[in-house]
Amino acid sequence: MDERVPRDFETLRATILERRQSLPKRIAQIAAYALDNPDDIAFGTAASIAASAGVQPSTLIRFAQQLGFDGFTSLQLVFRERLRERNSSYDERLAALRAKAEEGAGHRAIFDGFVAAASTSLNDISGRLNEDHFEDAIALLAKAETIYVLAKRRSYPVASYIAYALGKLKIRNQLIESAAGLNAEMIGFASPRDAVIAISFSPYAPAAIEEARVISEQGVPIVAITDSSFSPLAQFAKVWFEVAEADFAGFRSLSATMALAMALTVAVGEKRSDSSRKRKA
Amino acid sequence: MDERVPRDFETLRATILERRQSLPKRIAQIAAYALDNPDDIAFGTAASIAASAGVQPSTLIRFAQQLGFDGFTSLQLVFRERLRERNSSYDERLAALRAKAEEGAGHRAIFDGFVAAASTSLNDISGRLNEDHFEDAIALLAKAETIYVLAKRRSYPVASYIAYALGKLKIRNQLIESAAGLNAEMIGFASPRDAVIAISFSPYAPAAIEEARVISEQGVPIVAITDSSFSPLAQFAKVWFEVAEADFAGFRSLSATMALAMALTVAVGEKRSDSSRKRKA
DNA sequence: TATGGATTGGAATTATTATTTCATATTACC
DNA sequence: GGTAATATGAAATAATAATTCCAATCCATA
Repeated sequence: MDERVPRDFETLRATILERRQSLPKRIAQIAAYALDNPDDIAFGTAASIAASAGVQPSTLIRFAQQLGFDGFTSLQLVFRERLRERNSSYDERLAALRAKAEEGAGHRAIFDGFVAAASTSLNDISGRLNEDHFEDAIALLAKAETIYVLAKRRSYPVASYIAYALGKLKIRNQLIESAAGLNAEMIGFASPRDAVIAISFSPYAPAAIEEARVISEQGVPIVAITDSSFSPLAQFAKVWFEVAEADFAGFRSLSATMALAMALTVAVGEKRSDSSRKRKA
Repeated sequence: MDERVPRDFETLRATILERRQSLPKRIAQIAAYALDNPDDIAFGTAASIAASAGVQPSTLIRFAQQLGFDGFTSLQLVFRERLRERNSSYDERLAALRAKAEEGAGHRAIFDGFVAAASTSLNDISGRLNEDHFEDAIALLAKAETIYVLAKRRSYPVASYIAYALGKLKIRNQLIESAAGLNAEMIGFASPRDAVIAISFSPYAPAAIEEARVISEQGVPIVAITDSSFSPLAQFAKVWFEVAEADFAGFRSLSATMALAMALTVAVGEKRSDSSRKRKA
């Protein structure tokens, strides 16, 4: 008997999808129902599930048996396990995954780790965002003529996404990145009527800090996204946000920073279109 | 009888904590267990839970009755409902937030929306990742001499983070981005001993697709991250991943793509150091 | 320290639920 | 179109689990 019983939901899902074609009508019907309503399978009784799926309880059991389980009960365990997994707190999972990855537990653990790190970061920031700072930052950026976006190295992807989004929203912006070393000149054009979004995390890229210093001395207001109040960026900034990103395998997640950056960008876009509408009226 | 039965987990929890003092010893024991191990209550049988908590099944029922339920079964429903809520909530919340933001419900809603979109995407991908494809992609990339990273526009931030991480891991890589229009030359150097990570989502940037086509015709294997099997990228790729990112306010999250990209990168780094260690031994 | 009330343990009972069985229907193949 | 194999429905049965009940124990109070 080659019949290997799926022990986790993903394997089960894959097995079902694979055999989909070769299943008899009623069995296929319940297979579809199972993938669409996994929660119902986890909690329902054989009778209730069968009724919801429009089949007989016995069909449900045959379905389980075809998959190699010895009955509905063992099939149900897989669906229950799935719910447990999902709900176990992300922090715990992250710790476990880090340990797993340390001892070389395969590549899947690495993937799970990055997902968990991202989720943890998002969880964290959603409770932490200071709404007043957020409004201040939006106000400040909304009235800028040009928004300069400043970030190096690890933070650079965020800056490039901000620049992309600002462009889409038709907000004049300038990404300070030039590989050709023209940053000094670029910065020179910035005036107090402009504004800067600066992003930097420990270890702070010296170039980013230096450029932030210069630009703030020109009187250009800075909105900073950084990781602590001790950050050198914080002292140059008019408004700053503290974002704690979880890391995995030495690389920090960017998900919380990205979410904040996008929210800022879109909110600024919205505020601008609001006020231009008012001006016309 | 003022006895109002708690219908949701939070009320239940509050009720238990409130009465904690006045509960008899064994009942208090199971009350503590219930709050510490809510999942066990949701999934277990009266007998198994009682055993884990070190009491008799009858005590468990008395506990339920003291809280106003008519038996263990009705108490258990509350614990089960809690698990369901948790899982379904992100999609629903996202829909609600979208509606809120539509009707102009302030900037906080925009932020929440982006966080929810990111969380949804992560949730989704963590269940969907095809492990075989993942391993194939890692194997393919690990043996490449140079890894080319190809992405335009919205996907570009991901590419730049990959390039950053590959650099940190001392893996030779080349970001195909050149604003100076030297892409054709850059691509020309790629050989079948190299590999490409290509990222593109609908609407696919024509330049990205075209470059992927050219480079695959040179026999360079491509690992693609895209959004559906109909993606033009998929046809050029040796291995491809489907990532469904939720969007908010017209901007899609990058969190799932980022997590996958980072996992790929780190896994490749790990595989390389493994095999070089073997070679030395 | 005796007494009544509350609490608890453990087994008996009842209810619920999964599984099996068998008759019937459907399908695929000759 | 007939026949065997397969699939399905429905009810009977077996298993499992919740609940109840009663005796034993504990605890507070007089």
